[in-house]
Amino acid sequence: MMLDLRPVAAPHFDLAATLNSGQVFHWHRLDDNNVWAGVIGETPLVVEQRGDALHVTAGCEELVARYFALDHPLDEICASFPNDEAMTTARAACRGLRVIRQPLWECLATFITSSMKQVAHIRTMSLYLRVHFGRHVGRIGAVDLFSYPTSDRIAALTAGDLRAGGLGWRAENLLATARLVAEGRVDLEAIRSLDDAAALAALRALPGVGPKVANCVLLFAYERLGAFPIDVWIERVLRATYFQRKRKVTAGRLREFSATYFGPFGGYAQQYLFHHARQSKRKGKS
DNA sequence: GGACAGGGTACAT
DNA sequence: ATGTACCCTGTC
Repeated sequence: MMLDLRPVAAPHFDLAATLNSGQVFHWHRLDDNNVWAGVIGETPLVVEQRGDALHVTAGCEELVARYFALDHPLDEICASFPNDEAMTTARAACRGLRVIRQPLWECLATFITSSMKQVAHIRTMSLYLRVHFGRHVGRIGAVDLFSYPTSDRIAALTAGDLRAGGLGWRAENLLATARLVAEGRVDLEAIRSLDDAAALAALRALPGVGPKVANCVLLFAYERLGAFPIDVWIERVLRATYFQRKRKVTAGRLREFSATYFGPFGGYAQQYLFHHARQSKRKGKS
């Protein structure tokens, strides 16, 4: 396929690791692990990694650099991690993994649908919503690309429309939150100006948003790089690594520990531990 | 084929 | 601070 691609310098970046690390669920892998098609906001594009450079659809250079957070000081971030064995192993295994900058509503909505779901199914639901209620923004090769439906669009649907996409009980949560946003009762942009604690509280007030989802949104959309989402994978890692012989380690204790131990870029540390744990498990299986 | 667990949340105790 | 129901799908 003929594509007009332009280079973007991308040192310390691993495109495949980043797209496979459970942050986003709508990218399409093309020929191999280095070529992907997807949508950033409303813009369809192709991204190919060739060594220390990305080659992207012409005109999308700045958009890509911003989305993949190529400006994050990755050396400094990795150097800030604690130097224990688990962290050192994860850091080496996930070299080039970056925490990306997602559009607010898209990230919030996607993680509302993610609870108690495996990645494969989150992806199915995400694509369903895009295809049925989003906007067709382009076609690359054989892949049709759609933007994520706006809060207005989802607010106008019924729970049944959403359940048809396999959302189950998440449908009511997504719908209720979409309506709060669409009616202007919640201003996602305004949350940017709040400090971490206030932003967390504002997100948690939304239906379907508990501590885990709120922290994911803080980390992946609001660029709060210290936000530390605790899911079942991370919880296992934390207990097995840092609380081996302790008997009763409460959820509160884990939160308190993870908020301080991993430092100012705890969210990055979490992402590295998470991705490494999942990679190891998957390799161990096959 | 039927269990079963899977990247939580909300609500009750 | 812990226990439980909740909808649906891929997997064995």
